Amino acid sequence: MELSKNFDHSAAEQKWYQHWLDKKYFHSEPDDREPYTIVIPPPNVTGVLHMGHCLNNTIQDILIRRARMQGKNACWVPGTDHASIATEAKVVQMLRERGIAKSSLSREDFLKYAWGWKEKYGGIILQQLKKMGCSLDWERTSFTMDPDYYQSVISVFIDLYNKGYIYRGKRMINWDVKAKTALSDEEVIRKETQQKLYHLRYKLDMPGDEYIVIATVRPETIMGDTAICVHPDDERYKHLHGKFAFVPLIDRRIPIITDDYVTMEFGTGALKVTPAHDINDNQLGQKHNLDVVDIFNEDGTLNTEAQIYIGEDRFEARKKIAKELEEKGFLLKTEDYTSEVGYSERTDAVVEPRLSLQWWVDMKKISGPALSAVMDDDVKFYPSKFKNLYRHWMENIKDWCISRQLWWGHRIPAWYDNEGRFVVAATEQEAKELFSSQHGVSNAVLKQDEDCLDTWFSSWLWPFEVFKGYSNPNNPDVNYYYPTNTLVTAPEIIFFWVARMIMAGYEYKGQKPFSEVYFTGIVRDKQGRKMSKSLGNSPDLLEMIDKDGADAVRFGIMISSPAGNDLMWDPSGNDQGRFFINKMWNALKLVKMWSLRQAQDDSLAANNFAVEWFENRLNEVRIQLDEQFRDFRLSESLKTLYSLIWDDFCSWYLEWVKPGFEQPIDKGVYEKTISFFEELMQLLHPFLPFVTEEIYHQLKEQNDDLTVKRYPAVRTTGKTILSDAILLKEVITAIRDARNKNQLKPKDSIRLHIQTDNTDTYKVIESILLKQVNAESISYTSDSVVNSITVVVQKDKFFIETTTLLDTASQKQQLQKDLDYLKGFLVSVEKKLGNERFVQNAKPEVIEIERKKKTDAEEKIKVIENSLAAL
RNA sequence: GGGAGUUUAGCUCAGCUGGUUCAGAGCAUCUGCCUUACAAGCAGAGGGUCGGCGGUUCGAACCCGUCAACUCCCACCA
Repeated sequence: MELSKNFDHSAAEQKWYQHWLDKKYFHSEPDDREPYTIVIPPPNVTGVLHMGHCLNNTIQDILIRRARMQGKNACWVPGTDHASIATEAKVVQMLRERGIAKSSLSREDFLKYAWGWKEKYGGIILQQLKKMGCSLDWERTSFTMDPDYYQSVISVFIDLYNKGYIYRGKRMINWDVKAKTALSDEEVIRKETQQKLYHLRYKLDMPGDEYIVIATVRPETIMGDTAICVHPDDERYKHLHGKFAFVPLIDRRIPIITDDYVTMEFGTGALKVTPAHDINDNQLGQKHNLDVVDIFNEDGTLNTEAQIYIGEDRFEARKKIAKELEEKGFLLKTEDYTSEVGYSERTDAVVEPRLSLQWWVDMKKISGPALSAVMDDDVKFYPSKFKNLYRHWMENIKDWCISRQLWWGHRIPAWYDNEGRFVVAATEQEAKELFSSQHGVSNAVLKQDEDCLDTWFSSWLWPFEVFKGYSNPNNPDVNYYYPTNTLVTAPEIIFFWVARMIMAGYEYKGQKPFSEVYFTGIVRDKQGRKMSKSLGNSPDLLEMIDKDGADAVRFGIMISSPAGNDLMWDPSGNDQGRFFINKMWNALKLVKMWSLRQAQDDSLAANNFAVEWFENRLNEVRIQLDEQFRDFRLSESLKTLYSLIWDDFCSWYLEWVKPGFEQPIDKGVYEKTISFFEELMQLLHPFLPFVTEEIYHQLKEQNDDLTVKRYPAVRTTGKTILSDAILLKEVITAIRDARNKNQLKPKDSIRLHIQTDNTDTYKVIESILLKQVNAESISYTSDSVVNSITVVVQKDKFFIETTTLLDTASQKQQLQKDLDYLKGFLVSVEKKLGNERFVQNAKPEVIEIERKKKTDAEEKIKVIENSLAAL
């Protein structure tokens, strides 16, 4: 069958992915092989593939495919996360577009819509991963709200509650006024924001017309003020200690208190205290026993407590109240002021600190083993710089707010009676029984908590619950696959997810969830901006795969992906990938041409050197790849393979063994070449799975597939042949360069005379050399050859004899340049060796190297000087 | 405010234990080639004060100090 001119990526992708699936190559069952397990960081069910996923999953696929080809039992578990806030927001929006308000629906009806939505769109991202070639075990696909998974989340909640690690408490939380839910600290993004600092006069409750001036960025919260606070040592305000002032516009009488929390230098040194709407003020309020006046509704509008501007949005109210304060003479001045303001990660609404009753996990109770595991490298971080970050967070860990005022998610298993008493139980029946035993009320009317759990409260169980390690403890799967091997994830979620998985792993399995964590970089565009939907700088991955092929896209992202650093993604990487694929395809065409001809004899003799060299070179690279993989230097591995295939195999090896035009090739060389090509495809397969599988099958009739072909054992490498090959390449390049500089056309034939002590080596590589520099003959000489071009490589001299006219001037120039360089070099080496302290202190082998450098340089100088004299 | 990281060729980055001719690779640039696998290619070439300064050392891109620029994370200054 005739080979197509180019590699047809679309056909190959479809054909091979289906074939791999049909053969169940990606499916794993426990057996007696060593397992290698990765659990995917579950993307949001609402998600579509973006560049971050592309990077992340390509890396995982490379690791899992390599492990599979190393003969390990590789298992990569796919799945999705229910992503409570993000998904609920999408469903609410979808309903709104259909003219349905969430508030008009019952919880059950809303969840029906949500599940319907999930069924329809939830699998999209997994399908997209298939397009990328990801070798996931699809039979193991998990979802954080699968029935068993759901039950496990609930049980974990109950268990932690019973251990006293979960409590319910009224605290200041981060409130998202758009989503109308609490947020954990990690879900708040702080951004520098331009603000105004308003200086307001509060009239003092004293005879006369005295005022105290406070500074605030939130004039709309003055109706919630219950005190003014100054520093106890502040001389300006000493006379006001224990006095009272009136809140402007509403005339509430509030005390002036003192606390060293206040910074005297900031603003006016006087602070309005609003315990309901500021975390610090709240603490002050508790300390000083202040009233709490909450003036906001849950959507961020003002409520009746505010007395004025009722029903107005907080920012509208700010504008209006500022105006009114100004008109009534309370506003002394405003200053521009920049500070960090918290925004909701999901809705981008300005987060409102709000006092509310929420569920919390007491993190100090479970963080201990997780901290030491990472510090002791039991869980190893790559790159290790993230250890510090992790330690700092873990040592200062705060309690985790886990309740969310949402319907989509795991509903909190707490049950309340009318008086607000509650029990924690999985079902209503169990709750009733518990309630009767705890509160002595039988058959109480109980109502379940309306709220759901934070998404991460389910995904922190992921590494074992995908194997049903909690719902069905000690089942064969979890015993075999857990702890998993490698987690590949973005550093952004080190606290959200990685840290908590480690905690859950120790708490519920008594073991770490994974041995290594590889943090990928953040994908940025050429201008260094993070790729994001809102910026619109993230390319459409599927479109790219369609156009360039999955292999090219994988190449593009991996070639620019140093371990642990952010990567500037550039679409030209895809081009490089395409060119590379094309190169391999052409190499395939070349060897296929050979196969069409009848092989004549089976001696390897003529090409013995090339074959033996490449065998050793391959082996050398294999060892190198092992080292690179050990440190997750994957982009380096890809570069190594790129250069091995393009330079060593295509540019050198194939040229060396290539028969003359319409000449047959030795059978032995042909077979060796095919097997080298196969091995190259095998090494490259984890990176570019489709094209390598296709070429593997095109090379010859195969009974197996590359995807599951085991790597051969690493052999020992011959050093001599490797250095001989380096010499040969150097000689070829030098002679070609000389030809170029002397304007010899490629077709102009030359006669080559070699002057060397090392004739034996040259005899071996002679035939290759002859062919590669287009020489009609090679001979050995002990004298200079007149009227020739002289080239010096290492200690050997090459005289190029030609019928064309020679430009001796440029030759002289070139030789002179080399000579100058060498002389300079020699001086530096001699200086070094002349330095007594160097000779005394340096290691003997280093001194030996320097001595050799010196004699080599001297010899070479002599050779060049002779050549110059001969010209 | 605290912490981490980065700075090497025009661009993106390697350079692992201080010592091979160590100043590298890819891309881009330049020169010459439509050579019978490949012009998406082949054969070559040029290009850098390793952010600045100081120190340690026989020897520094690498270790130490310091300054500068950029990036990220954490933290309650209204």
